[in-house]
Amino acid sequence: MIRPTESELEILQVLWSEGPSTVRVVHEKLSGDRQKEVGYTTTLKLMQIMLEKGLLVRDESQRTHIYRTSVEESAIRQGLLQRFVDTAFRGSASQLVLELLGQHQTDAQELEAIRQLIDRIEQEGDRSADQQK
Amino acid sequence: MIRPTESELEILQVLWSEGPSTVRVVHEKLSGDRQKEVGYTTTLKLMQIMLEKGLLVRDESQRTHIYRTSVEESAIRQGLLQRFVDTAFRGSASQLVLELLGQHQTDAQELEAIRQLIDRIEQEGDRSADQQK
DNA sequence: TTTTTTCTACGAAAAAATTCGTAAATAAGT
DNA sequence: ACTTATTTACGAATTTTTTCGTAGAAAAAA
Repeated sequence: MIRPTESELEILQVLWSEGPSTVRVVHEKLSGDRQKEVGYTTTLKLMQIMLEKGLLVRDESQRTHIYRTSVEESAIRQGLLQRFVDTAFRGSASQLVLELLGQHQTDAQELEAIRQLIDRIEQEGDRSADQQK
Repeated sequence: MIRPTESELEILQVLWSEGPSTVRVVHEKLSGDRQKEVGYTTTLKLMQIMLEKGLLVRDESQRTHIYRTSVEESAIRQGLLQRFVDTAFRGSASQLVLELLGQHQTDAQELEAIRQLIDRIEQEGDRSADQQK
């Protein structure tokens, strides 16, 4: 399974939200967003490693290469989430949601979105009803 | 903020679910649960490090020490969750839940538990209705 | 009592992840 | 044309995390 490290994930995030970008752009975005602040070559190196791993691909037709992700955001997220639920919540999804909703983070809109989600899933042919674990 | 590593988290999980335990017990539990399989002294060392960091405390009155967590499970979880939502889902809690419910993992029971959770929160004085972000 | 097992302490090796310096090529600015 | 900026490649240093070997003390078994 593909497992990006934390730094790699940050880069993926930028590329997912910004679309194909140069190292420069990614680096600037990271520097701005956070209080991380690393050297340019650090970001470059990281992206080169990700290229080797197959997490990214790049267009080399110009001197300034343009990188883009080669993996689906949702695929990565699923893997991460799966692992997170297992390690941090011992596999209990509802425990996770409980914690999530307990935080002020989740505002009314988020809450409503989640509710609708559940409504949809529950009527949707009960696909989850028969695969008790 | 306290940030246990992945291995440390695994140990915390055991202690949270089993209660105060010896290194031996923790080690055995880890070995059984997973395909991890590391040496006994590895687990020992890890727990000693966690002691230094303040993640654990221990009773040394007997030769065989008994370790227990010194941090609240929910506190750690909140921190982890917060970071996870931010890094993996760019802060969108509903996106996370969407992904979560999309997986086969979440069986009917979990689903129902989550639904009830939301019901409870929504009626509960609408504390989330007025703090739009 | 003697031997074997179990435990802790400690240091350090190994592995993984992150960071950066330097050099060479190209491009841009003056 | 000359100097300065930018960019890639590459190797290696650094830091963090994980792993284990060894030694000595205490306990258990024989």
